[in-house]
Amino acid sequence: MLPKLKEVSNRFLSLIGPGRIVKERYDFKSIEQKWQAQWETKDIYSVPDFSDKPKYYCLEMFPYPSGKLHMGHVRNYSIGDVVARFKSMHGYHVLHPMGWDAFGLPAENAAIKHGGLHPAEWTRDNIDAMRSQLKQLGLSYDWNREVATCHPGYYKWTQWLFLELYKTGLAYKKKAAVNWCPSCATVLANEQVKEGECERCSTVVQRRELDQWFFKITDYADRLLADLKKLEGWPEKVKIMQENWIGRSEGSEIVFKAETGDEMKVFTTRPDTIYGVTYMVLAPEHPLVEKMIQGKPEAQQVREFVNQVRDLSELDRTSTEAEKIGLPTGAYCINPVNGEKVPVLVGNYVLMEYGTGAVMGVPAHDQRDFEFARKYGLPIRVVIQPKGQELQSETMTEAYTEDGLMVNSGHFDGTPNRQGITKVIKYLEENRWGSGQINYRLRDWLISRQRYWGAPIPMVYCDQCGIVPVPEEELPVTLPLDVELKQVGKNPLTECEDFMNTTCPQCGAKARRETDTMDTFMCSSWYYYRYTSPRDEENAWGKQQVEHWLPVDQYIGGVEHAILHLLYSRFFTKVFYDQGYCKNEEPFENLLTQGMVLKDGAKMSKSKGNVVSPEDIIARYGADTARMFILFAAPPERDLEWSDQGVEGCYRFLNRVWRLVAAVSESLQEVPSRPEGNLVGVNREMRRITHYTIKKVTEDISQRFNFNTAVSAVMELVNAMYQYKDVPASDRDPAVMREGIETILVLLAPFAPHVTEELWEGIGNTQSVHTQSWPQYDKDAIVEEEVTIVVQINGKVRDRMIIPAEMDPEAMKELVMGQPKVQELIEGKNVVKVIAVPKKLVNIVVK
RNA sequence: GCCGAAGUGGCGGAAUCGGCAGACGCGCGCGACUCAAAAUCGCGUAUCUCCGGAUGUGUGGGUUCGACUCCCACCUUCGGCACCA
Repeated sequence: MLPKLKEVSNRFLSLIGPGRIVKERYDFKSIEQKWQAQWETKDIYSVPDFSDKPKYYCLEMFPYPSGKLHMGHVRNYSIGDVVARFKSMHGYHVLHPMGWDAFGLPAENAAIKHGGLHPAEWTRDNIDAMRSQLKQLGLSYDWNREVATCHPGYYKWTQWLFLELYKTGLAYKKKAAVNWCPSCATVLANEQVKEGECERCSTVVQRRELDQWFFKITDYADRLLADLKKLEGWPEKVKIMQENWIGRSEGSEIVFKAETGDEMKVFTTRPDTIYGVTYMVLAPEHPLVEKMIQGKPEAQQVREFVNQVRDLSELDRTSTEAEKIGLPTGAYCINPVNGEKVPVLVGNYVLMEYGTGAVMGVPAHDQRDFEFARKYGLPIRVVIQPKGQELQSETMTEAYTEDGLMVNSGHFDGTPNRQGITKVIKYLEENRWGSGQINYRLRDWLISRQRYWGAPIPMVYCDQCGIVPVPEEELPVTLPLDVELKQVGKNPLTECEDFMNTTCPQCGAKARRETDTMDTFMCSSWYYYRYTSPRDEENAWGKQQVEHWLPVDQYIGGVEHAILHLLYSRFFTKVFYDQGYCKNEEPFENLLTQGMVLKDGAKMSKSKGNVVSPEDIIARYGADTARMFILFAAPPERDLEWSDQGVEGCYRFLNRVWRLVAAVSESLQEVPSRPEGNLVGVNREMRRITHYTIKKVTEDISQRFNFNTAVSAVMELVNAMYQYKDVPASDRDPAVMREGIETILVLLAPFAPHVTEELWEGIGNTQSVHTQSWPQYDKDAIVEEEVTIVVQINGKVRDRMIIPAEMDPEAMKELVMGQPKVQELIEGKNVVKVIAVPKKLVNIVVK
């Protein structure tokens, strides 16, 4: 068979001169392979620790090595890559690293399910597979800085950080009712429970009393909240979510004396309603409950109720729908401000974890208390009266929660309740009955996990010395690899004698190791510090390196980490700051939360069968097309609807660029890329479009991350170049042509790194397109001499005119009013006003 | 229930500071090239129309010479939180 004509011509063209003239066909596969190999050999993306250039730390959330890249990753990393390349073309010293959040349940579950493959091997294989997929995307990572959290050289420092927190009293062990996921066979932090279900497997979470390790993130609640204000580069949405999660509320703590003589503390945001208290409710787990009911006829009933509630899942327990049930304990306590005896109840809706686990009941001014009081026939007393109204407790249909004047409140009567809040607090403090208090919804971070594939908690239990930290020089506490994973719910560390048995670092006696491992969120809360000195064996990170690079200038990732990872990382950074390990108080200066990648309006998932694999797309169209599409289809923070036809369109566009360059490449050799002298006509217009595009793309990327409009601007430039190419050669300026072509390639380089590099070489350049400086637009070139303005009458477009761009408003009015067509349109009408906006419009208001 | 975001052609989206609504791309239609098809290139493409225009950015009001953009009320969708005292 004869070779096809195209193949012949390709072969012929490529003989003319290596890298000098562009082949006819866009062969993405060989181009991408060629350049990936070259970039790797020349190590062009490796970054020294220090430089004279200004630094820029561009970071994307590192992935869990599941084994396969999904479109969400492609989106995340394509965005990051554009930012990193854009910044480095602007002369920044850019740190752009990648690594692996490599500890976690899937590895362990895979080992149990399929048998044979150890989590370490499974993880390693997955990392290898994903690394090669990332490389196929042509991302500009410095792979010399790669980290994996499951590597002993990394988790040594995770353990070291645990010890640091332990030293400062921020890591502690306590017995508490915790969230237990029966399917994952481990406890979970509050942040990992969504609507009462395990966020990873959606199993209903149970409550268990367990002795566990916590980090005192609550100590930092106020700073985590206050410093949100400093994060101007964060989306408002994420800041609000964190604010709500921290849940600060101001109020006061008030002590009620129980008849047993015990002090019962309550937290309230409404101390101004203290005189309206008609009962008290304790959480079923409240330590005073048992004492209250001693010897009371209610005792048996209350105990049964307490046991019932304790057995409920977190979901049932905290559901808003659940009926509010209260039981009298038979005991009473005294309201300190008026000496009144009020009954003490036990209620299922009172949570031991929030405030003091006791609530004062003010039914007249709290809707929930109101309903509760009506249900159980408890008295209602109005202590806040609205202006111009007289509330009667008997006739009220709902609680009055608005402002008013205090009544039935002793010497506070007549005080506006807002002022009353501070006055009552002062009064309580003077009498030592209570004090102003701030409460947070945020709870301490539970970091113990009853699973194998994680960083061991570096603690030892000694019968003599109690809990003893492993000395720093003995780190890492190595996770033993010779274990057998048989079933979920059995942590093999608890059966691994070699691991468990040790000696006490303090007294040398036989001792046991902690067998729980750390929450993987702990590993991922500091990895961006490690990137700055990834192979440092003496320290978690080099102080100089961290002071040079941190904070991260741009962080990019999914919004699903709005609370979890981002809050934990902020907490860690504040601890590091306090310990003098870094100078930044916040880890991430700017945050971009990218939207999801959808198909048919839904998140891609195996169960829905709507998954599009990046591998397939790369194989069919190449990485450049995949990247182009994902950046072009939607602005980054919005959800993106996958479209096969849209991908096709981007592929067509790159082909169009290819053909354009191929068609003119020969004529561009040895032509300067800066036109000389004064341009006129098509040449001036072509150059205007080129420079306008530079301006537009630069602003779209740097000011708003709108890659979609940046790409569309380049598309318009390409369209204009196609027109220009067909102008008779005698009227064309080859330098304008070359400048246009080079501009297209340079502006597109961060988006489609391979094809631009190939074409850049093809038009005779010897240096990589990726080491070029970002072009600057010429202010004079973008000036338009003439503009089309709109002529409006009463705001409706009636005509268009071409006028000199610099015409001032008065001249515009005069010109427009003098037009016969305008005169005709306004004939017989009264001109009230004429508005002229330079370069835009003239609006004539008539009656 | 509370907090937040979003609603624009057949579709993804654009309009950045209150000034031509629908850039760019997809899809569709027409034409050129071709024996033909694909690819490519070019043109057209919001709706209605009595061909003068009229209407149109979720709905209803308002501010303004002028509103996708600002204000008020509401509807829908999505996301977060949800007995937090």
